[in-house]
Amino acid sequence: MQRQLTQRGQERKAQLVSFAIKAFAQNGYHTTSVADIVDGVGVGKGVFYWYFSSKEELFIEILRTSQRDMRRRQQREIRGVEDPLDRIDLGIRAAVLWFAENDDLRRLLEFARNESTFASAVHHGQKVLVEDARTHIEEGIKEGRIPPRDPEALALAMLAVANQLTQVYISERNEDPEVVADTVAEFCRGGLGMSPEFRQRP
Amino acid sequence: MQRQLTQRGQERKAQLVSFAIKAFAQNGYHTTSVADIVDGVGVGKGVFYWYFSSKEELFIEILRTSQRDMRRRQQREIRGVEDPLDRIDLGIRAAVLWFAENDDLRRLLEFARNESTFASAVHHGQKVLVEDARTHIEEGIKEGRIPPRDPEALALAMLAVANQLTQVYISERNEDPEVVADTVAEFCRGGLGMSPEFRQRP
Amino acid sequence: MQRQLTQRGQERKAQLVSFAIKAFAQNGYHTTSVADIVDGVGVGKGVFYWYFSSKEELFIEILRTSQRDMRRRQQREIRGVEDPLDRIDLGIRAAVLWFAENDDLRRLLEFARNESTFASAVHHGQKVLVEDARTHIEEGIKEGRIPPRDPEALALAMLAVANQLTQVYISERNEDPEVVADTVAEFCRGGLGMSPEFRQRP
Amino acid sequence: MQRQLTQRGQERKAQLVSFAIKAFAQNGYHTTSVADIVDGVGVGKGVFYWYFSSKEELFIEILRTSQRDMRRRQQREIRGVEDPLDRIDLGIRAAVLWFAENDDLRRLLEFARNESTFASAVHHGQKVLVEDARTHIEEGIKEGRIPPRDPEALALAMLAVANQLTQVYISERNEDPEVVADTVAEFCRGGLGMSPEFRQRP
DNA sequence: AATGAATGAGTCTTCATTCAT
DNA sequence: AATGAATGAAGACTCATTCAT
Repeated sequence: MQRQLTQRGQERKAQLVSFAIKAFAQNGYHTTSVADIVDGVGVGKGVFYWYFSSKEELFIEILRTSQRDMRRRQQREIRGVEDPLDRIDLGIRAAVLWFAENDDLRRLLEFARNESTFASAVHHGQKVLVEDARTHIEEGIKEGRIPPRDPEALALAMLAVANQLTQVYISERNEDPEVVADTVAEFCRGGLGMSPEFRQRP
Repeated sequence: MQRQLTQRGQERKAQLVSFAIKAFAQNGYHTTSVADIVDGVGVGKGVFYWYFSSKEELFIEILRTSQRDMRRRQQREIRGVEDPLDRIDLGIRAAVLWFAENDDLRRLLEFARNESTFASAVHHGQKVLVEDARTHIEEGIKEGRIPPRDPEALALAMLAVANQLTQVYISERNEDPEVVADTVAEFCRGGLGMSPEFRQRP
Repeated sequence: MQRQLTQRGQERKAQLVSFAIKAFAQNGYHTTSVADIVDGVGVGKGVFYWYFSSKEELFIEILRTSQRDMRRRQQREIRGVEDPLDRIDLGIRAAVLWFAENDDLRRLLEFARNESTFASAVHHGQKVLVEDARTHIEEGIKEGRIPPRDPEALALAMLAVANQLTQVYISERNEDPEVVADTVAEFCRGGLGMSPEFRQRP
Repeated sequence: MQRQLTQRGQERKAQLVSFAIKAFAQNGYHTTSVADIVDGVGVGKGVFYWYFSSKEELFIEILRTSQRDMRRRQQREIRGVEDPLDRIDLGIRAAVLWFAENDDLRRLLEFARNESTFASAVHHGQKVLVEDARTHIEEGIKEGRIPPRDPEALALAMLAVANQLTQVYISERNEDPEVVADTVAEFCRGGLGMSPEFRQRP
């Protein structure tokens, strides 16, 4: 749904999106009705359909925006860093921190991955992330600092670790994101096969 | 719902469970109606409510059984193995292979983890699994063959990697489970911090 | 929707159909809601969807049944009559009388013809009716008792006249169906080009 | 709704009407929303309600205008023709040709006749048309050139034939309007009971 | 144990109309 | 005259669950 929105319109839409994120994350996509959302925002039911053509569309928009945002975060952190191993490290930490700050979105992405209706919508974004990581890994391999293995598998594994540990330690147990980021990064470095001595460029 | 079931009754119930698993895995829990299930099995609606008090109960039963089954598999593989590092290795491989053989159930468990209604049902089983792994890890640490770190975090990370790589490489791309198990195990060994020289008992 | 119906089920369905016909005829298809129908019959909303998969399906079923019934009526009246001109005459009268007795259905058929969603559903039945008439007309032409003209056009014209005059004189003004049938038949005979002298077989 | 309209206002209104006619004819009255219309014309919703107080009013205005236009056409064709039988003939042909040129409007009139909300709006106009025809028919009867029968019924029958054959042969099958007009006229002459010898004034 | 039938609250969505600007 | 935004009643349809038989 493409619509020219006024200032006020944009605010309304943002309001709806933000409330929907919270509601979906807390109660689940299927369990949250459009009525819940509009009631929560305090507007009539029609308003929802003025801004979104369906509940599904809203959700997909949320997914897309999230993924874009997360990637932006990663790229911002990495920009200008030359060492591919440092880039991997920073990328992992960025992911953990983004997950920590956007726990609702992490939940939604996780849900969407497992829901056939939305899997494809998430897939693309995830692929992009994995491609990013793969580039750095390949560079590391070429430099002889990472033992040669399937870079995609490694990238996927790292993403999974970041996601899982964030969920348990940050989302559920409220531990310090920086510490969790350390743990994740360390596990991943090991998983990639960088022994400590590899870490410095030859 | 506890009921004394005749032979035939048990078969009926198994029929329902097995169809439900397929349906839930393929179309999602919310999208699969009780009507779909009984129609699929070719029985009346009353039958369903004779064996299960609700759709939710059925799903939880599926989750429980699955987790129990997976654990059994892991324990069978490990039984009698003395070396904790070998137990970890075998446990990881068992997980990957169980996931591979029970892709529908893996999906359902994954879904349930992200659904507030079912999260708690999965939690317990996952905790047990993690406790198992934790024991071996702690032993490994005590023996000085794994650098000391939070064993639970390590266990969780391993589970995540197993799950993720199984999904992508086996469920989606149909690769050889044994090969995937190797990849997962290798990543995890590295993540745990066992350098190659650690692998043999001192 | 195919379903094995019990005695009771068949009665329920008939009840719904019969009420729906009245409601649609009186208030229009679009203006009559499923809620109106189930309320009118005094059952829950789900009942409707137990018997019909949609409001549209119900309507189409009504159309089909009507057309079949009307045709049956025509054929019953004509059976065994040898003279094609007599068959035409009897066919026209049967149509008028059926319309008279099933005014609600006549209305619905008329409505459906003009509604793109249903036009095709009516089309087929109308074609059959026209084909029937065309056969008799062609025979009449071959016998030299009807001047040669496009038989289909003639059939269509007769149907239109029957419909229109029934509507105005019977449905709106409650005149005697037999008299109206006479009028229609006479107009049509003339329209076909049977001058009085043609009427007897040579 | 009476409003003093500027030049531009009149154009806007005409634009709306003309788009609405197409939309209603193509998709049906109920299926075409006010939003469809204003979007189609490319204006805001307020505009619609500036010119029409409701969707219904717009439709009724369309019906009225159409009927007036059709009658004008008939009268123009007939003007100055003395022979009542010729007037009938010309009237029929005018109807067919108007229908042919204004297929959208024919559809809408046909729809409206069968919709209780609009039936009354069409009724009046149809009555006028029938009255016109009735006059000529009565004259024909008085002159002894048409056998004496209910002139109104005859008029209605003729209208029905014109409508029906136009729909099938022109609207659906794109045949030559002049040819169809011939067919209709011939059928009606026969229906009225003018044998060929009647056609000339005594 | 089992079936077909029924319930009715709840879901998403549409749309004529109105309002503030 | 005109717009974008908002309203909210109403619509079609779903579905977990229960009931009569």
